[in-house]
Amino acid sequence: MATGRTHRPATRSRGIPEATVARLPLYLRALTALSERSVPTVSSEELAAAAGVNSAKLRKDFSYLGSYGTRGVGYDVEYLVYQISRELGLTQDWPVVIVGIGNLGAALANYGGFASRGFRVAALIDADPAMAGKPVAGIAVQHTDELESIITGNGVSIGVIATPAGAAQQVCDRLVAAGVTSILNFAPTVLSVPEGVDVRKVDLSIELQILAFHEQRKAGEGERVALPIEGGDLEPSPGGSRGTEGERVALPIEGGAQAGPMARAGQDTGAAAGGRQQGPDGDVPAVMPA
Amino acid sequence: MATGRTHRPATRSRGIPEATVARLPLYLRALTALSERSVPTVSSEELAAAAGVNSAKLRKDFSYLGSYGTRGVGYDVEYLVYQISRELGLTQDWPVVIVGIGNLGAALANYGGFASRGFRVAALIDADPAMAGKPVAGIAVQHTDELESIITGNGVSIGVIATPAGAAQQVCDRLVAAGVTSILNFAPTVLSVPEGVDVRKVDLSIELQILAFHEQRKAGEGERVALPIEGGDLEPSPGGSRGTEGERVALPIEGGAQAGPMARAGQDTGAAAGGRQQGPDGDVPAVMPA
DNA sequence: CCATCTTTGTGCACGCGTTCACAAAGACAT
DNA sequence: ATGTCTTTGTGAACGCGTGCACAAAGATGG
Ligand SMILES: NC(=O)c1ccc[n+]([C@@H]2O[C@H](COP(=O)([O-])OP(=O)(O)OC[C@H]3O[C@@H](n4cnc5c(N)ncnc54)[C@H](O)[C@@H]3O)[C@@H](O)[C@H]2O)c1
Ligand SMILES: NC(=O)c1ccc[n+]([C@@H]2O[C@H](COP(=O)([O-])OP(=O)(O)OC[C@H]3O[C@@H](n4cnc5c(N)ncnc54)[C@H](O)[C@@H]3O)[C@@H](O)[C@H]2O)c1
Repeated sequence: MATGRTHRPATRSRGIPEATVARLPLYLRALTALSERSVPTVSSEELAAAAGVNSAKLRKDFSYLGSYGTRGVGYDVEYLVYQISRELGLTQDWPVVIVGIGNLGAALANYGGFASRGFRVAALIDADPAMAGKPVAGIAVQHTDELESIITGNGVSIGVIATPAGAAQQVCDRLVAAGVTSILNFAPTVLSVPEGVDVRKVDLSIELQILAFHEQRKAGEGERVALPIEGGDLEPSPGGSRGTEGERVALPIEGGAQAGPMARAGQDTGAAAGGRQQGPDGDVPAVMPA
Repeated sequence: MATGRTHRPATRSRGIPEATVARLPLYLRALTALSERSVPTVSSEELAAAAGVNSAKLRKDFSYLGSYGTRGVGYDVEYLVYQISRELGLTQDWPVVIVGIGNLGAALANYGGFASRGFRVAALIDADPAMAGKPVAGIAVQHTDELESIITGNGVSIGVIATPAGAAQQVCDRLVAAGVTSILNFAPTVLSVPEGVDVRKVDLSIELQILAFHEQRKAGEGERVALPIEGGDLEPSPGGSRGTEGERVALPIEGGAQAGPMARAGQDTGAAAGGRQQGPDGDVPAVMPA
């Protein structure tokens, strides 16, 4: 079920790099803050610091939008806010629907930042009949039966999925069929969508796991104090495991009855726990493209 | 997004690529599903499809962990689940605290997937005195005054921030000072943290803006058929930019006023598709999780 | 034991993204 | 005008991540 495509054809030539697009909102936020303080201009250095990025990167990002700065001075805050907003398509109104009004969906509906920048919650949809009509964040929840009419009726092109994982794909299909072409998915599932539909995913579980990885690495580093070289000290190495079936560690996992959550495999598996190799740190997108 | 900051001589050659680490949870989820269905083995092709990635990429990812597959057969599901879990550090228990039990914080606390994979909500913390003692998701909310003792007392190294943007940095500082070295931030702010601390950010607003960008582009593409060139048009050219003052639009703003971001350490933005930036690597001794 | 078929593991090339470093543009002072 | 100073915009180098293509490992069948 390969999810949708990831990159666009060649039409990209004139486009703005994805990495840059992902940072524009960040710049916009920093600029908005400056705007509120009536700061007239900012240098790439200052703005970069506020946005938490490298100034060269910021300048290059802006260069994709055009030459909006003034050498020797910096960038006009108001003007840049406008340009970025326009580039991101925030100068128009985007009706959004949230499907699955449970814990998360309700929280999202109540989120103020939602409507603050061109996004408007057009409707809240849930499959639970008991929820129908019930107001959440000032908006009456509507039943899934009306999903299609809501989408087409309001010209919604962005949908947020906050249903259980099991219902996500189904909801996704209906949204797409009704005309939605951009989806923000909170359910822990890989959504399959036709070409032309963008899917971005927010997965708390994955974020935590990535943090755990680094956390473990940090801890491991501390223990290996006495280790001389950092190069070749793996452990019951991969290469070695080859050849001998019997060498495979006895899995602490319960044979085939393990249902539910993954087995919390035996704690530190002997050698394993020891020094983990360290890896680059840095990061990865919290959200991934479809 | 996440940690970024100073970066270091990327000489850490023995590590697993960040991009790979970010995908491991995805593979793990797919594998867990297979495991529940008692599927004994999977080929890279099948698993890749389930995880929504390219099979070659998957094989390369696994190759960083070791040679855990069998040519002509595929990978042993149970064994791989164990190996990935161990690599991600999920074979141990990670106590986590959530700070800011509002709409979002409460939803997070109620999220089951949280505890399903080695993560345990050790405590819920909020500054509102009225919340103290109140049970959320079966756990009594504790007041911020106890933040430090909770962290040290439970050996917490991972913290989740779900407070308003204005309080995020302050909360972050306290968490870090108390010993937390990994933070998942939901507040729309750039957090400044000392070296060695990882920060990952989940920002709904940014996700929507990115979707809006693509959405606008899709719409524009269809209309622009008749338009001439797309290079430099629609806009006041660089030099003459000053002329179109009147066109500027006042934009609605979102909270998130940030004080002096004088931070030395910058943070990155997670981008989307392509490559990620590499980051620093924490040298600061981490706190050993219990 | 050999032949054939399947699937892994990876060398390699390519493209994107990041960062450095600097020429040039413009502001400002004289 | 001319000189100096500040800051942009970007060419170029580099490193990472991706995906192709294929040799080799191992299973399977004769
Ligand atoms: N709560 C969190 O913090 C959190 C974090 C990360 C991911 N998630 C994911 O987000 C999703 C929602 O989480 P939650 O805690 O809000 O769950 P929840 O059970 O509280 O809410 C799910 C809601 O979806 C509705 N629903 C079910 N099937 C539906 C369908 N076919 N169409 C429309 N609505 C439907 C249910 O009636 C319910 O109201 C889950 O997939 C969860 O894994 C939640
Ligand atoms: N709700 C969402 O869907 C959503 C989505 C994206 C981002 N966010 C962000 O997440 C954060 C929380 O959102 P929310 O909707 O839950 O807000 P909320 O106002 O409902 O909850 C905030 C909670 O934080 C507590 N708090 C305030 N200052 C604190 C402090 N110094 N220490 C500890 N607790 C403190 C408050 O008492 C309150 O309970 C905000 O920054 C918001 O921008 C929310």
